[in-house]
Amino acid sequence: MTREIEKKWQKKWEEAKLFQSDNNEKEKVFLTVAYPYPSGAMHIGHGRTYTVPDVYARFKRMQGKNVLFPMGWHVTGAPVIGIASRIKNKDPWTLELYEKVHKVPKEELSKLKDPEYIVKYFSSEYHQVMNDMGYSIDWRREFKTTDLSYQKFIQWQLRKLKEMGFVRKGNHPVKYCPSCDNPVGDHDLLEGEGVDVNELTLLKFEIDGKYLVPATFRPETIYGVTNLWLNPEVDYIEVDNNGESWIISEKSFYNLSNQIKDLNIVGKINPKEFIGKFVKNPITGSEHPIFPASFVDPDYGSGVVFSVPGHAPADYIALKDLKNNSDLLKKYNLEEAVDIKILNVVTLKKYSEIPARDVIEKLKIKNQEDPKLDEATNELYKVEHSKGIMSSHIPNYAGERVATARDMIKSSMINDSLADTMYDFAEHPVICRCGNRCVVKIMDNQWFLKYSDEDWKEKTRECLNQENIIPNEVKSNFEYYIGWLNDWACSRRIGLGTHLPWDEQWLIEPLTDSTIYMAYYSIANHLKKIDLKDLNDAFFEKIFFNKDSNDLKVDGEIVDTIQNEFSYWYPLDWRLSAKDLIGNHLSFHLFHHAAIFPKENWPRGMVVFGMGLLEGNKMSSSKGNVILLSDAMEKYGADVVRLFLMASAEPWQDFDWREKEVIGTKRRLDRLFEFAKTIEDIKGSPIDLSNIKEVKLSRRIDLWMINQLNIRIKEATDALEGFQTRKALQNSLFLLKKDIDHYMYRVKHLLSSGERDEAIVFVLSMVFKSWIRILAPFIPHSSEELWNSYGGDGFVVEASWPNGNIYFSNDSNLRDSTSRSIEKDENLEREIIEKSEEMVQGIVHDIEQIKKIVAKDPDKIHIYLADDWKWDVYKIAEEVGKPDIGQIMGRAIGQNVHEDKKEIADFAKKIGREMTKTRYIGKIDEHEILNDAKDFIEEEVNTNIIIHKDNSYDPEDKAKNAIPYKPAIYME
RNA sequence: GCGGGGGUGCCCGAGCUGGUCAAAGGGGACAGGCUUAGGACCUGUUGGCACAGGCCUACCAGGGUUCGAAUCCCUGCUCCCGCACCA
Repeated sequence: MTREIEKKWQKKWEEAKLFQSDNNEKEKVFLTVAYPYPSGAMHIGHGRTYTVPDVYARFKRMQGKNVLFPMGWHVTGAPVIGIASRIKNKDPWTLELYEKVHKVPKEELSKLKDPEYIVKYFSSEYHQVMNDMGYSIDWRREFKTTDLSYQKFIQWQLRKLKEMGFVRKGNHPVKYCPSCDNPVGDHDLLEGEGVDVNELTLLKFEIDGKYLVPATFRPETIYGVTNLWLNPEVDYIEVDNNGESWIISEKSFYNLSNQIKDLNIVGKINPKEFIGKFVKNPITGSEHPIFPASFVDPDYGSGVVFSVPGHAPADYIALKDLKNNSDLLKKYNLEEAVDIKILNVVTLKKYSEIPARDVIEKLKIKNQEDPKLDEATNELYKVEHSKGIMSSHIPNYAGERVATARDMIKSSMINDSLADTMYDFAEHPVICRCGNRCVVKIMDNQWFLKYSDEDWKEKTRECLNQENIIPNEVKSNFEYYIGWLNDWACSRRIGLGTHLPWDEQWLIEPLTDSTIYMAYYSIANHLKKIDLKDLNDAFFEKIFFNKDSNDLKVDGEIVDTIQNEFSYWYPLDWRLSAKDLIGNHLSFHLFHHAAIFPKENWPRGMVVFGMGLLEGNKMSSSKGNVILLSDAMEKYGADVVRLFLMASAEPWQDFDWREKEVIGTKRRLDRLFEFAKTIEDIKGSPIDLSNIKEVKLSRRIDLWMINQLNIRIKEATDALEGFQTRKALQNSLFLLKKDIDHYMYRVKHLLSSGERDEAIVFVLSMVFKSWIRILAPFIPHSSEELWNSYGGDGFVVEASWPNGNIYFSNDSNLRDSTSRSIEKDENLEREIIEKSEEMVQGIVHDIEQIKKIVAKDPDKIHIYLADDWKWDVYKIAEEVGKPDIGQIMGRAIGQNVHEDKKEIADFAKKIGREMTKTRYIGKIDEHEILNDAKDFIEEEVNTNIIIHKDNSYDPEDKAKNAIPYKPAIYME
């Protein structure tokens, strides 16, 4: 197999328009895979993602289905904007990434400074690579999410949702760069990647008509405040917050001013003047002194901290340090004030009244500078949050769980204007690529999709429940996410995309514009021919809901054609996507379908993918740890890459690209070609797959081979129905190959005669003809080449999928030849054929083993078969169903199967043990079976064998050892 | 923390509607064949002990259900993944 041959077939498929699917009278299968965001080159991880649907599509086509497998490009969103600007600014890391990892040619590289060009460049590269991989895509339906007709579709979708009341307006915090004047994503950051935005509560402590506003995660500890901390070495300011006077650190203003409208600086404040003064607790009304502390970070929160030494290890140790610092105490005249009582708020099992002290002592923390202080804080925070109970002396909240009390206290304080909310990064600093510090900005007038809406959630759950989810385990994941999803900010300031139709300053966010695009595929080819201005809401309502309207601009006949096409393909049968998208993309997909479409058009199934590893390590483009799909194909060819990706793991498992195993895969593929030559050698003339000469089969081993073929076909078919590509290949390639090897081994003594054995030629030809077809979805190019070379009819792509009933349901051949001993039941026939071969193999194996043990070559080998009464006992044992020897014996004696009770007892013991290891299928003609294979057995053990019908010659009394399916052996 | 999924032989990995499981398949290792040699390919071995087709120990650890458990139940230990404005 060469790339040229692969290209040859790709071209022929295209010319024959094999993958262009239109509605017709056939049963349809519509499957989509997440359309790619083309911001880089396609690597082997992507290869797996897109090969799975292709394999399934090809499989279903061979089963006679009309399959639609389309592809589009999800180019909306912000990442390419960042990439483009980095290329423009000649950011060395980005340039190297695109040159070395994505292998963009030099002359193209500089053009990538245009985000539109990036998506254009990579989507056409994707297109090319997908063709090279042999994907059976209907390219007439290709589109980009920035296409104007797609934008019309998305605007219709959003208007529809708004009409249904699923859209609202609100505020939302985002990572933001004040210098770029834009929200920033993780990929836009120099520092602080993955840092969370936390919500903090600002608590207002009054002093002289102004407020100190410490920020906290734990508003419930307001009951345990003993003092406030200010950093005397830091600049503080007074700001006016809509009439209220707040004192905050100067540095925190940078962040806070992005969150509070009209926050104005009034003037500077000297923190030293506040040390030693008292503030008023907004809840308890107590007076708390203000103490100096160097640990207070002016960048974090508001630069003011309140102190809860009972429950915050940092506060506890800071207070202790202060008490020991007589210079400082003297300087601020705090000797008296520092003598405060530590308060308890939360009760915890296994902890004292002052849990902060317990933790400090447990970890042996000496002072504020101790690095273990963070660990102490985290530990106590977690324990109190999950296990803590508000102590009995806390008014209103006594006995309440901390987690609950926290929310209650917070909202009640905010209600009473005693508190406010702010956001800050969990870690500092967060630096934009432009070099400036980022802040958390509250975007107002943001638009939300109300995923919190209970009715909507309920409908979505209903949608989920009627779907096939593969693998089934992730269904509970979906249930969780549907419950957990909150309102989603669906509009953006930056990126490529569609404008919100009713508020043009916003772009529709890319997770929102990719929820029902499968519906778009079904009509995409038609829309290309329609005038944009005619794509109004009336049009989409007609197409998707068959709703007539006077506003329809498109010609009625054309509309009907499109409408028919949509109703033919919808609902979507399968949606494939990666498992990290369950929480957003895939859940949104459910939400939107549930909201917009009637039940009969809800999606039918989802398949969720695992990740890709490269030699055991996580694949990552940005770290350069990838192999490009084009390179892999160059080296091994598309079929080998496909075969490896499909064989090494099931789609939902993580797969590992290991060079050594890829090479092994290549060898296996080569053997398929060698197999054809083997058949021709035996046949002595070329194979003609459309003209296989039928032969009546009488040897059991020939039937066995056909039976195995049937088994493998059935297993592979079942596996493919459930997207188990690995299991399918395990059967259709590896295990079938093993069976063929076994068969060849079994018949080799028949071939040595030099005379052509027509039965063998027939069996092998049948195997070959099926084999090519069941592998065709995986290795379409090789299969096509073989099919074509050996006289197959038409394209193998269009050949029928083998049904796994060869010679068993339609043909009388088998029954004629074996009717002497075999009942009519078809399954039984199969079982007997399998059992026969097992017996033959068992005999050979046992003889070999005994020979080894005895260490001498016998002249003759006698084989004795189980007496009829033993079969009777076996049958009784089977009826008893468990190795209850007493019962088996009792019944056997009761039925008087044999006169010698001692022998029955011995045998019952034996069969009790044996029956758990053997499959009982009733009495079979052992003599005939062994006779059929006599020449093989003799050749194998290199000794003459005598199969006895009666036991008249039995000098060493071995015949008694015979068990059904397991004859006794005597070596003479 | 919340939620989900795992722990199988040297490694990866099937099995997990209980018995045909010393446990598929691949990789590796070892031995043999082929070959001028290497590679490739083919065959065999790859838990221990037996030496008339057998026995013992084994599927994270401990306990339970059962005539019988890698498979079912409980407990513990441990690993991985997702948690939002990002595709």
